[in-house]
Amino acid sequence: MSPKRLSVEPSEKSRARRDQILDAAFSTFAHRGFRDTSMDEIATAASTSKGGVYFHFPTKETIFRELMRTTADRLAAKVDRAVAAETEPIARAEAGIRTVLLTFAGHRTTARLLLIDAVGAGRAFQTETALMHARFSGMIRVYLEEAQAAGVIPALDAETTARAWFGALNEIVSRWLLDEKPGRLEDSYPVLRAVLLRSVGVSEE
Amino acid sequence: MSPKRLSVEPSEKSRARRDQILDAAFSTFAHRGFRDTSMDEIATAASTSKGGVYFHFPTKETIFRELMRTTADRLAAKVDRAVAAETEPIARAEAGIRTVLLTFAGHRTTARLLLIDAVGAGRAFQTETALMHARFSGMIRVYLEEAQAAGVIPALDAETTARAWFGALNEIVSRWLLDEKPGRLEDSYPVLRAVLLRSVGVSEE
DNA sequence: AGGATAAAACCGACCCGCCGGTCGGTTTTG
DNA sequence: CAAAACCGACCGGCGGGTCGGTTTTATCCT
Repeated sequence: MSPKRLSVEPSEKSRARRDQILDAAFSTFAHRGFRDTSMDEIATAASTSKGGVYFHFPTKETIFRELMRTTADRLAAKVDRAVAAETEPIARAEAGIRTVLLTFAGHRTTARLLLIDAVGAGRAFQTETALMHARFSGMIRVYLEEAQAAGVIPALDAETTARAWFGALNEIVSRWLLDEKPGRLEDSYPVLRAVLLRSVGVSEE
Repeated sequence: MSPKRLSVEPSEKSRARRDQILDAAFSTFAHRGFRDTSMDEIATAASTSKGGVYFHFPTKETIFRELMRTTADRLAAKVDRAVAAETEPIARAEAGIRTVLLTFAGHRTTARLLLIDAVGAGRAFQTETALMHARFSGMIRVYLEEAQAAGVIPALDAETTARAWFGALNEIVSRWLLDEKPGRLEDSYPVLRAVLLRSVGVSEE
């Protein structure tokens, strides 16, 4: 179990510090936005110094990019898992929507980072933001095409429809995020599900 | 027709300059975003100096707010007019969607300012952005409720549905805005219309 | 064990470009 | 000639990033 000595692997402790910084950056970004967060703030939140932060990360952008990537990855994986647990096409689509909504409902910071900060971070990130949106609506598109192939929904422009679904979901969550005294996001699920399913020709069960 | 002399009205010329600055700010904000636009840039684009700009506007935020307001007002009025021209509930909803899409298609800068920059401008504007979204989805909600009252669509949560519609529209336009070599936005109209109408139980004509 | 030593990790004062906003002065206008 | 409009040098704070130095950790030698 003893680690190899000669390699330059980041030594347990260093990794821990790195994660500590990442965590601090995550919550700071989510609370104050990318541009309004200073490196000093991140350093303080991570109980270290600016120099310490710059030892682990070359730039502020790098940190944000890594955060976006891993956060999106985690969510995508979670959705994929939830969808894989279902076999019936419509149930799969439902599982996807439900998982996103429930995850965001339980992790406001995640939602803020992905849906608000990513957009507000400036032109420098618009490519990755676009890619992220494309990624998620791409997932939806696949589910829709499956359902089409299975014949449970009629032929339609899956690409545009997927974007519309993603946009609808995005807006519902974003409004909830910015609401002063938000209700429970989960409560929107039944309505949203009904609207989205109807939009592809699936009426109430 | 000769103007009153004693009043402190802004004298033709001054108003022109003011508009000139507003125009310059509008296009600069739309091209580079609120935070990445400096007052010097605006001044230069308006063929004047920073001091000149500050003679007409107290702060940078003020300019942006006014731009957001008037732009949103113009669009809302245009939509209202288009909707008023129709009598049949479903045709009214269609007119609303079509107008927004066509307007944005013809004025990318308008779309950018309202849908991208407003969000990217930072926490300071999130209230007004939220208000703007609420305004437009509120309009949609009214149309939906009319249709409901007329009995052409079933009872449903108009508020949430309206948000979903707005989100879908928003996403479609936003993707188009950020696309490198975008197609024609108008082409998305038929699909989007079908999706949205189906989502409230109205099947193809 | 207990130096010796070098690399890793960390610190925070400092640098510097940027930019919103100011202000004293000049030009234009009515 | 006074008020309105305009100019642009300047101020001040902020914040990303740097850098010389200090502390901590891992490794090797005796």
